Amino acid sequence: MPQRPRIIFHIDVNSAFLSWSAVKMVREGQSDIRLVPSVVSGDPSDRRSIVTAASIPAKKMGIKVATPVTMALRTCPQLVIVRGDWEWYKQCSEGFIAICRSYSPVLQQFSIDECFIDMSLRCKPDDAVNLATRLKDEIRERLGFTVNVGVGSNKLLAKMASDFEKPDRVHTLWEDEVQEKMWPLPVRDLLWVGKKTEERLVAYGIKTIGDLARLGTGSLTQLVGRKFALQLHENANGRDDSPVETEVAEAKSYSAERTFKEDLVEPKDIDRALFGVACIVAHRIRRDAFRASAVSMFIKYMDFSVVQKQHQMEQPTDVTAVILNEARRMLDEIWDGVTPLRQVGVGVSRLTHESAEQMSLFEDPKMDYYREWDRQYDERRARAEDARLLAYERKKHPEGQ
DNA sequence: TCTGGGGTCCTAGGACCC
DNA sequence: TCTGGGGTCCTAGGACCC
Repeated sequence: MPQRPRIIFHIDVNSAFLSWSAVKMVREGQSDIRLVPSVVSGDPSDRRSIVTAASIPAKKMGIKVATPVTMALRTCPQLVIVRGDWEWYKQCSEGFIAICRSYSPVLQQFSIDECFIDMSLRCKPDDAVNLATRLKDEIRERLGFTVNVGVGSNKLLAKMASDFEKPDRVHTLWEDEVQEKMWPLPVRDLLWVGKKTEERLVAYGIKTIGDLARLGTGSLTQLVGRKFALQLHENANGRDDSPVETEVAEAKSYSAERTFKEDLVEPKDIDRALFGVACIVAHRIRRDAFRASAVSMFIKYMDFSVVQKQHQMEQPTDVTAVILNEARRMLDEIWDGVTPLRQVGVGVSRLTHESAEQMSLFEDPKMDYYREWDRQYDERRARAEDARLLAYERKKHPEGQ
């Protein structure tokens, strides 16, 4: 019996945050920011804000995601800047995922604005483009924003295809189209080839994905290591047998970081930031019923170099004070106390769902106090969250009670 | 112009054990 | 006393993704 061909769609929202803000603004009677140079970003008066999403006209002027807003404004003084609206983005994301899921339940959400669906049991290769077009049009008509759909025989090809010409397009990249459509592209366009790998490959004379595909894995191993070399070689040849994962993987780590408006050197300012990020991380693991056995601490200097330290604890914890104390201790070890810092961060990993912490014979007598403090903190946050959601809903349905 | 925040995975070296 | 190889764990750092 011949094997059924795999048919995978990759659906990618065009300039997601920007499109989503545009939909909302258009509904409120404002002009469509998708048609002019515009970006979504953090506070534009903060010189460290960067572009989170850019409209196609903005991209045409050379404004890319992650460029500093100050720089984008220099490139384009009439640039329209809007602030992000996470509640709204979450709703848009859920709406588009739900429509995709109605085409196939074998769905893997890849990020807030991208997903894969396995259509192998839902259509034949000949109908794939029609179905993909219907999906794209349905999202546009019902939700007001456009997507690209990439159609291919595996996830890699579908994802590469969705990145072809934008917006509002369907592209195919079947295995027999790899040479024609993928090999001429610059090697940087291949998934997993970032800036550093590109530099290494280009220095070796590998400029296109085709060059990479034809290179033996031996030489490639010299350049990028064995495991990565094998993967790149497969991918450059259009091969990828990874399945569409429908299970949502549990988090393996949590972290929070804070970049200062100006580099800081004053220990009490830095400690305040450290306290803030430790609260956030600890709150998140409690919210998700985790305990962490490892705490990590990282700092970033003015030159962007990062130093980090990690420590395994004897017992898993979700107590803010314990995490904060570990972080403070490690900060003392890695920071000289005089070099200005750009950023501090705290992370936790080695997560378990252990319900009860084993009581240590030598448990800190203050532990009950710490836990009570956390409980009150979580309660305050939950109240603040509820109030925010309520205000949001009221704004959405002002005629409501 | 001067670069956010939140993740995952891989590698390499050292410690330690058999 | 010196030598080896393999396995595992831990840590630091670096690459990539959105």
